[in-house]
This record gives sequence, structure tokens and C-alpha cells, in this order.
Amino acid sequence: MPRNKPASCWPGALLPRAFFDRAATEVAPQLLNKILAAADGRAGRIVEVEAYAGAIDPAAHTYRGKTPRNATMFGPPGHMYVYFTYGMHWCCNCVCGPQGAGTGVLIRALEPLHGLERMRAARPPLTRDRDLCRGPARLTQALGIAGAQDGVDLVAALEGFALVDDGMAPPANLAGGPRVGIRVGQELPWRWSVPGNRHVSGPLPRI
DNA sequence: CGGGCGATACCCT
DNA sequence: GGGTATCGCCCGA
Repeated sequence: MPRNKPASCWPGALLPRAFFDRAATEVAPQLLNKILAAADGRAGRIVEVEAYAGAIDPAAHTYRGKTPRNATMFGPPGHMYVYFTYGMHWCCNCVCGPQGAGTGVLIRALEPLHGLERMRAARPPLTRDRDLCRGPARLTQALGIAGAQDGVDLVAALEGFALVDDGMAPPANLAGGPRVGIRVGQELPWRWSVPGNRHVSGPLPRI
């Protein structure tokens, strides 16, 4: 694939670097209804996110400091931290600020917008359309995100992936809920989703 | 559409 | 060596 700007494949404005240079808990709800786009046109609207807050957050990969696996999380905001889990799945985060804090936002679900044929081709044959990007490891597979994309700059958007704002505001009156699949830190209400959206994964938060 | 269950390899202790 | 920021398949409604 050419290293052109994904913004040219989806109408809207790239998110500025400053968008990510603040606490992950602040960035996360603002990412709802933004668009994650790939250079080949595959794109989806972000409908579910979780914040991971580094040294103060026992559920964060970065809680115990920098390691080879989590190094990207300690790097510049606006880059993509991709990690491997459960022996078979890749998941995608947006690194947040301040740089060096090891904080980020896990993208948990997308509503598919464009390039659905390519998404289906990248997913198991029996996948129901609702499940194309419903879950953090499903959306990476649908968009072609894996270990090779760890560290990709989503703001510069020169490496095949970008975050785009097409003008749709985040949902109003959002409430946070517990994050999915963690043992520690469950009391922190750092999961947000678009109310009523059918492409949200896991237990639906009470509206 | 929702629940139960097995699969899988890498990282860190 | 243990635990994991999960998912697909299969079954019933």
C-alpha cells in the first residue's frame, strides 16, 4: 500500500497533536465518534474506548515501568501502541500525554463505515457484520493492524493509519463504567461508549 | 442474539 | 511458570 495520507480517503480533519497531550481519562471520551482510518479506505467510527493511566493505574501495562513490550506507551502522544495478548490477538491504543507517563486509550470497538469488503476479507468467513469491528482484537484484524504497526504516528498520518474528525461531536452526558477483562482497577470508571450503539463490545454500560 | 468453553504465545516475576 | 486490556465456534432461543 502507498504511504499516502488516510485523510485523503476519508473527508475530515486530522486530529492535532495537542488533542493527545493531556490525561488519557480526558482524551478517551473525546475520541468517541472520531474515525480510525487506514490508507486503503477501510475506516470505522470509534464507539467504545478505555483509558489506561500509567503509574497510578494497576491495570495499565505501564504500571510497573518501562519494558520492551510497552516502550511505545512512554513515547510521544498521538502514536499507536499495539500489543499482543492471549497468545493470538493484537490490540490498539492511542498514546496520550504527558510524554513519558505511559498513558493511553484502548480502542475497543468501531462502527464500520467504509471498506467493509476488505474488512470481511481480513476476518473469519463466518463473521457477522455486526462483529466486524466489535472488540479490540476484532477491529485490529479488520483494519490490518498488528505488531508491525506498533509506534505508527496517527497524527502525522504518513504510515497508513490516522484519526479523523468528520465533525460529529462526542456523545453528550457520558457516564463512565468499569473496564473490561481486568482483575485490578475495576473500581476505576474509565470505559466509555456511544449509548445504544450496536457495535459496542462487552457488557453495555447502563445509560 | 447471548452464553459457555477451549485455544494460544508472549511477557514479566 | 503463571496470568493475560480476547475471540470464534457451537448451541439454544
